Amino acid sequence: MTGTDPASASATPDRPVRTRFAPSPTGDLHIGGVRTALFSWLYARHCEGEFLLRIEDTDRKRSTEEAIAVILTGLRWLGLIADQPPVLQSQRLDRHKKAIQQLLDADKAYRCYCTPAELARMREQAMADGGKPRYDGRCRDRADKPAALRPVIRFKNPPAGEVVIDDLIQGRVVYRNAELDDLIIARADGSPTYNLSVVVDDADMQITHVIRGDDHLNNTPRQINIFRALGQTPPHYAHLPLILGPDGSKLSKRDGSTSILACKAQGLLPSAVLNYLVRLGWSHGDQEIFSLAEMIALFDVRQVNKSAAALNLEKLAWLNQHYMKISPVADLLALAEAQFERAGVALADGPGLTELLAVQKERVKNLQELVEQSRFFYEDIVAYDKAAAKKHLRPAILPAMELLAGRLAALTEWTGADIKAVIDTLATELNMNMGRLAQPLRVAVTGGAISPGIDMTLALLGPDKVQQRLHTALEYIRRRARAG
RNA sequence: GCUCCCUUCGUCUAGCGGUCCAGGACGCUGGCCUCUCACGCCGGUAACAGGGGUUCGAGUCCCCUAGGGAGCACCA
Repeated sequence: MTGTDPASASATPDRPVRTRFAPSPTGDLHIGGVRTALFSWLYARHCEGEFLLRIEDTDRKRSTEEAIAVILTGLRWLGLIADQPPVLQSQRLDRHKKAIQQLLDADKAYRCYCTPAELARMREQAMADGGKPRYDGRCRDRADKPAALRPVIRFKNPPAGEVVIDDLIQGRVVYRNAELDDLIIARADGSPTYNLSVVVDDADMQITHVIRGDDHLNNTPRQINIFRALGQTPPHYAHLPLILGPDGSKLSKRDGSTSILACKAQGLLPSAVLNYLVRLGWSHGDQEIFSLAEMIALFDVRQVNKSAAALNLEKLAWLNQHYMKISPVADLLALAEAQFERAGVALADGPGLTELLAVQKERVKNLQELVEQSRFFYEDIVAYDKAAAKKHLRPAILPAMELLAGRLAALTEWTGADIKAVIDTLATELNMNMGRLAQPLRVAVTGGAISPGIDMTLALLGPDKVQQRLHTALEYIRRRARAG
């Protein structure tokens, strides 16, 4: 246990693969955490193992119910479902305390009576001596028990030898035990600390592969030592490189644009977010588009890059547009409906969502854009887009528009094809380009210069709304003509 | 300060000693298509951090430097 012993650092347990995602519920679930969850989930699926969720909510001051809800709903939205009910770390206190007692009994832990002031001095001294701020182990063999002081409990880290981590991503990383100090495993009030809890939980949950951010790499040798002191075999480790913000800086938990909630609010599709994330640090040749089934079949943590990746929001947007385009209408229905509801747009008075999606999904980047560019189907035009009206609703077009309104009113069949025929015929008769007629019409019925093909736009709008809006537009043009 | 990790186009990446005057994708950009927007199609732009080795040959192996990151709590 104290010597170099690479073989047992990550012994291969002969049991099915089991991964876990273990977030602490202290804020928004950001996109970096989601990727960690995705990789853990993918690896479990790939190996036909299990993926578990553990909420590390032992920091009562910072953990919140809302944050737990965000994690749960976020993962559900993405489809990263755990195979068992989530484990709440806060409910495992007894197990943690038992483990602490076990270490105490085995003389692998001891009580430390040093005061905070004493520890601070020790750190300063260590720094001054050119080392890292560490505890010197002075209470290891302390015989007295000062009644006035409430002790913490420290783990007896092996003093010599080294810990070898054969990390699935980082490769072999070696730490000398001399670099590690005796960390606190129980606070003065008896509550267990992070490194102890993690080890006990991972052991009890029979986790075989710990896939987490590489900010934990430095904790790993300590955790491996605790595993062994507890008589357990450490799991395999895979430390993922961190994700950086679009500007290359550290991803902030408070950065609104990178939280999973924000992605949803922006109308991004789960499939796009997943596809974007899987390509951050992992690739399969030149392939950019991966279905869930392909990800599961092809993904292997061992292929993940070691370097940090910066977020490229434009590429996410592009992928999202791609998925808007290729997703069957049926798959988008529920997501789109929710987005309209969030935006406060009532769908009752307008085309059905299925029909709308059929024409709109190919031309919008995300669901938010879908809502914004479809409002006019459901809500009255409050005002014309200024530039569009100025350019297209001018007096010169009045005769043509009046003719058009008449012919559309005479239509008995209100289909895209019939509408198109009317417009084409009139354009030919008047010797106009299709566009010279279509644009004013578009502004008249949508209020702006952007919409699906004019025939489909009118078809979806229905004859009544079209007539009503055309008359309003004709009045507008006449008024403008009179005004000179 | 100490320990550990990283370094190919602006960004994500391919590359696992010769097939690389470095490939794909996003972005940007020229053109085509076109009733608007978008899509699509054709083309362009742009990178092996620097320096030493090893080798017949290095983006690919080794070392150093520089730069970046993480951790070093009675937080998780």
